[in-house]
Amino acid sequence: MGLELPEQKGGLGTVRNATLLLRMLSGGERFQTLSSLAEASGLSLATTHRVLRSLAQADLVVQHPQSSRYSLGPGLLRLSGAYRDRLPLLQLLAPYLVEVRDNTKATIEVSQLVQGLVVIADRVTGENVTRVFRDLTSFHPPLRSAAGRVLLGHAELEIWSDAIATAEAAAPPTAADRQRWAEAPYVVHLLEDSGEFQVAVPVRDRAGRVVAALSATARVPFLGEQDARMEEHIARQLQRTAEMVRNSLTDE
Amino acid sequence: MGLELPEQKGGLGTVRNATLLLRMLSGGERFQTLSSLAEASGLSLATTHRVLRSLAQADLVVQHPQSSRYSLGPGLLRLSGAYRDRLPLLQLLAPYLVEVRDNTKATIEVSQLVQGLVVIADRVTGENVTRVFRDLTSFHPPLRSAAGRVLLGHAELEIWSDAIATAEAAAPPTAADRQRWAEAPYVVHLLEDSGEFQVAVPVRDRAGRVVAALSATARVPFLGEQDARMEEHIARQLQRTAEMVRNSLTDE
DNA sequence: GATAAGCTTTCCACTATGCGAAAAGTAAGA
DNA sequence: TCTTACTTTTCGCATAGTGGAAAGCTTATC
Repeated sequence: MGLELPEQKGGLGTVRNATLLLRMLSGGERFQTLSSLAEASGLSLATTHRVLRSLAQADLVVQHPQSSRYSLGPGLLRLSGAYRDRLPLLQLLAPYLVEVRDNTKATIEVSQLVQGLVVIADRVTGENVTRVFRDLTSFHPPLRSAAGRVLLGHAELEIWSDAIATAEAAAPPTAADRQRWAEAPYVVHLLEDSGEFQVAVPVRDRAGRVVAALSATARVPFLGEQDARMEEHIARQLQRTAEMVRNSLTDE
Repeated sequence: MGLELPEQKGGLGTVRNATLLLRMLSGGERFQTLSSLAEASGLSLATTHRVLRSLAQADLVVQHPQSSRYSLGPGLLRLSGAYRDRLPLLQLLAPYLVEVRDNTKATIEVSQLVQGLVVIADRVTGENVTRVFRDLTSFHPPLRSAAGRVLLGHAELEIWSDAIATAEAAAPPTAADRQRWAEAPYVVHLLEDSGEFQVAVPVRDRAGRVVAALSATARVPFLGEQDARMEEHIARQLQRTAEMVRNSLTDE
């Protein structure tokens, strides 16, 4: 009886199996075999198969016709699209993002921390973006970007600790970093993949909580004094935008 | 025994309950009450509550702290982001979309048909997009756009019939429309909400199947001969891009 | 403070649903 | 064709999930 309580609090086991498999499919290769999913999840072959088949019927998972392997499915686009379309944060910010893009020529992103990852909820691609460096990715570890650092700096200590524990950084950030990111009006970071620099500011709601990061990503200009000027110019654009929506962002 | 087969083929009931509730949350208001979800789904209060609680633990659903109402959750962003990041269609098209945007000044979108709706999988916002008319929506009924018409025209008859049955159009499209959309090299449609026009072309894979629509949306220029010229110019850009990725799009 | 509305938790009986083990089926490669 | 690797199906069982009911809790409003 007492042993049942934790499991009751844990929710329905079948839903837990389903969400576990979805999470596993969201990491690793695009198509994964039934047997590898079963082994990694600890579920039996038959159970794994049943759950995947059920998810496939709802288009949250698809099965490759030839190889019979499984991957995430397009039904997720529809669900996440519905989520995005209803999010006041994005609705409020949307009209301004083009203007910021035009004023900065940079790619503008709205990011949130979801399960320890930075998820890009909206993006307006900037000018002068070359074909090679157009960033398509939808989420990344927080330490990889200025936006992630802003969000981490304002997150609860538990989330910070988790992120540090799972980070592959040779030099993990310190508590002083956290404080700095929390207090700085904006954060700048060089993106290793593209060599671009990113400026990020926190987006606060009416109660003062940081609910997102607003960032601008552009190519590195000439080295020199113009750097700091450009960064400040961009940061001011971002901050002004964040301020504009702040009073409209309630707890909802 | 024979009566059990359909239900076995139906997959796990609990997963079906969960995906049903997710689908219901993706329509209607952002936050919905437990009792209305229970009534509309036909599940009991207790069952509905248990499923929602389980989905909330996986961040696929969130509950409003004050009102206790439920809505879709940010975990969906992460899952759909993982889906998008692995989709060869988007990876192949991504480098070209900025160029098409720059050549046309229009907003470029990659769309797919998911459960009878047009879902926008990728978007590069164009120039001269005004604050008022920046389109944020992630999906819409197919008849509302040129991209939707392209996808409908190439879809199976069953999908076409479903779309016609659920359409609110005063004048539903005919079989001749379907044939026209299927055969035309490009489709043009005036978007009612924004008053913009959209040009869309099919994206085919190596086997010749239409797997997506590529579209450009811009403001209506002056009326006159320039219309057709502009439309053709845009369509050519789109077609060239679709051709570039075609041979790399296998069944996968 | 009282009330109303709605959610959350608890309990219980029931059963059908979900489980695992094993067999059968399928596709690809040698 | 045979073999291998993997998926899909079958079957018996027990437990996980269900519905119903009621009590308790929370929030908002008057």
